[in-house]
Amino acid sequence: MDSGSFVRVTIDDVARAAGVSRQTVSRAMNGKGDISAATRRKVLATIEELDYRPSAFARGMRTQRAGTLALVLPDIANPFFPAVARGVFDAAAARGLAVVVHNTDADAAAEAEATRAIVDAGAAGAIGFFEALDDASLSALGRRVPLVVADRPSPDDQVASVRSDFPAGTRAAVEHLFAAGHARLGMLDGAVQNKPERRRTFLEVLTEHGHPDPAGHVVTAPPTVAGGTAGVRDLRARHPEITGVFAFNDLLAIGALRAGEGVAVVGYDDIMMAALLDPPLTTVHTDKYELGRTLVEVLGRRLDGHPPEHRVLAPRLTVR
Amino acid sequence: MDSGSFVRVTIDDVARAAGVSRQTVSRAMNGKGDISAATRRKVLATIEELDYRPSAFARGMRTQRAGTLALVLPDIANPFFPAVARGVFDAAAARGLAVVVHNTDADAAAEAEATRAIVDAGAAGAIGFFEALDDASLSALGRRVPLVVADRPSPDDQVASVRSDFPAGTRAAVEHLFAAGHARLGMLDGAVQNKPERRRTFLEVLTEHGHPDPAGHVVTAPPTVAGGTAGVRDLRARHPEITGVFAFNDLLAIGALRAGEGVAVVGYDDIMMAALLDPPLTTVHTDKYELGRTLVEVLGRRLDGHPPEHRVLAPRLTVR
DNA sequence: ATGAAAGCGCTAACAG
DNA sequence: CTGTTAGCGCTTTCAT
Repeated sequence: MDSGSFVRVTIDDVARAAGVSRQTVSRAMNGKGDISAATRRKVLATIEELDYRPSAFARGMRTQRAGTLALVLPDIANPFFPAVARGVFDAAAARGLAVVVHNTDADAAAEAEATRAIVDAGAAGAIGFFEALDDASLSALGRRVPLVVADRPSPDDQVASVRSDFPAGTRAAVEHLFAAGHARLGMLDGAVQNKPERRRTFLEVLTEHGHPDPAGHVVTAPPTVAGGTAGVRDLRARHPEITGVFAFNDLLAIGALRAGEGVAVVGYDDIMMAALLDPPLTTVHTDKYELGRTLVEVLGRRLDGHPPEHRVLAPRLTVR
Repeated sequence: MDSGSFVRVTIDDVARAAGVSRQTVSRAMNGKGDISAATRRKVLATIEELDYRPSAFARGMRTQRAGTLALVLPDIANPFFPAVARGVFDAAAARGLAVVVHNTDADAAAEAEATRAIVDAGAAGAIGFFEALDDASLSALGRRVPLVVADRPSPDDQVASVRSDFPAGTRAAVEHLFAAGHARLGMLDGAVQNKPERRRTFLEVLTEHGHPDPAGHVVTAPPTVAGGTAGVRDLRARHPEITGVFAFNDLLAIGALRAGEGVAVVGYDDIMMAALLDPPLTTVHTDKYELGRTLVEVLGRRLDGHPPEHRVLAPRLTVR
């Protein structure tokens, strides 16, 4: 068996073998329309027997929709995203959806190209970490495909969203530094687009504590280890009195720690590495797997005909 | 523009607008068959003008092949794979292929299901880190879809392969430990299938050095940080004289380091974390991005009609 | 060099 | 409850 060239088993073969029309076969396998239980059983048995697999192309041609979910993200090699992706994969598999990944480097042109590819492929739905694309384009995508945006406001009332509560996470981190006795703080902000919440909340909390010149205590750097090292030195050069630093993400935090400035650092994300460093990193934990899982859940409910939802996941400070 | 419900631009619309038949449009956009340069130019201009995008479904229905590449891997959250995946994504995008990721947890049933999904989807090609699937099934997949296996021997003369030279990497690591004065070594082997080379080479090198009871100095543990901690304690309980440990991968190595046994440890893979630990981890570096890129390159040559190739990438010991 | 005809495998709409 | 009819949009013959 399974030798030589392959001949496809079609819905007509099943219909013939089961002694019914192909429409009945279609109904039996898709569970649509009314069929007698006996007929359905017989058809399903025949499908099994012939090892029939419906053609995704033919089906897509009729329905204009593939059994595919698109996942748009900036960089799978950035330690934040693999955990999210895992949650997406697991939840998608549970719904029988395959996942097409589009890596964009947070580049506007790449994100736009991804939206084009998603529409062309007739994806059943899309989940996206869009960092550079404008709301209008996102909205346009949402009109063509059920869409859930991650960690970004929905561009209109048709697009669902799931986000982590950055203000809450940031507030917990900064208050923790104050509570630990650090009276003068700095922040390493990530040089990324569309992520203003952490910086904004940092400034707010500093103002509440009567900290002098909050805005002057923020430096922006690429969200990498090297960026963190350079950034913290810059910060301390300008404000030697700083003893506590809040970083936009863990990579920046790790870089800051490695700079040898002796300051206390709190990171954001809780990537795997954070717990394994010596000393380990205190950071704001976001449940990345849960984020991925929730994104698919929200998309799934949309596919099932429910209106767009907007979920907010609560981060939690992990003191190490 | 772009408001209201969407009407698809078809090949017939282009044909009509350009004043040619639809075959001519097909020929112009696919570069197949003979067309006068003037006609082609005109058709291409019309395509541009109408923003025509061929239907992937209709095309797939005729050709039984999608513009999609399947990537099968055990766990995207395992730090080894995101870097490989990035290489795959970049190289695939350069060839205009979308990537569908199948996460298997190295489970035989999941790997088999992935092969089914790949065939059903009519993927243009497949790249796989198959850990549990038998050669016969792999061979069957290779008969249906151009296939490249990663870090595993090709099951037959139709399946291409790309692998890292594990024996060379292992030898470098173990010789390094001996050269550093460690006369008694242990190994933390990963409890995974189909990856015997590292253990085998470890045993070989110990034998060459006249080390007593090589096989007795290997313990097997889950390839995780926790596995490494437990494994190294087990190793030292049985052989307190061990001062150097070779680990199947970096996660095991990190776990071994954290056990506080004070032994020298060499890891394998050089995941991002390895360089950031304090002290940093000496490990066998494999270029994961390059592996991903090469997998696509080898697949691409296969798609272009070349015979299956077998590439071996050289790892290199990174002393830290 | 171009066009006409045929059909890939499926499901929505309509009969019965 | 089940069958018939009619395409979805494209590429592959085969003519011309």
